[in-house]
Amino acid sequence: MGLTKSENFTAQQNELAQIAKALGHPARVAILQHLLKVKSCICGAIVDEVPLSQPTISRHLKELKAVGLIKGSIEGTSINYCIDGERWAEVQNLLNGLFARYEPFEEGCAC
Amino acid sequence: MGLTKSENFTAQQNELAQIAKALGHPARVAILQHLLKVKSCICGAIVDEVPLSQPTISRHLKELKAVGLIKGSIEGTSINYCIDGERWAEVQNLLNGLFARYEPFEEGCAC
DNA sequence: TATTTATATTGCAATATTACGATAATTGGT
DNA sequence: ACCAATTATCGTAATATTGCAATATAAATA
Repeated sequence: MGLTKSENFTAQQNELAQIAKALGHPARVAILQHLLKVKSCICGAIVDEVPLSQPTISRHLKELKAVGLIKGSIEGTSINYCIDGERWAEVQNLLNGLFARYEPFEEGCAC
Repeated sequence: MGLTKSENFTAQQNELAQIAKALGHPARVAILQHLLKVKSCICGAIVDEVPLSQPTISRHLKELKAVGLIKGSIEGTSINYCIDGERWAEVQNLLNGLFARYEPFEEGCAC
């Protein structure tokens, strides 16, 4: 089927999953890491950094934009990309909210 | 093509992506949240909690096991599932390592 | 207006994912 | 050995994702 039954889950579960999905490709991780490293808006030098074709990079950028992790603004004939700091913190909190909830239990575990 | 060119990326980028991918489905998020909530090994009551068929749940559990986030041990005719605490912390650090790297830059951003 | 540069979109092919019914495998109990 | 309970696997169908070539779009410049 390939069709996720998202209507069965909460909005939070769906959002978390959607964000994780966006992070779920090494090219998109690489793009984010690059944006973090250069610490500035970059004018589309991503194609030179990530070993994929320009159309493919463009697609990945679109997906990262769709979940709000990055934003881009037109700068002449090229485009400035950068991390969306506000959304970035939001997502960090969302993920941390999941991971911080874990507590080991005293009785031990057979697993 | 549908075939990720993972050979083009670093081991860390691929691992991060793989973990994120495992988190990238609401059913798997729901399963993890349930395991966090009950704070104990559960004997496969997941099928009653998550509105999907038993075979589908089984597949999702398999994927979560594959990236090490959960583990299961046979308990009679059923199976105990729980979060793998060690791996959980590891993944938390990996994700936080990505998100903590962000610093807003002074010059501002046209985006 | 034509040209160059940079990015997005389209179209297509191949692989991956999701879901479920049917069935198998495993264990415990009778 | 047989049966019930629980989980895993198989088979199949439908949709999603990935990647690139070709093309379109948009902006600056000659």
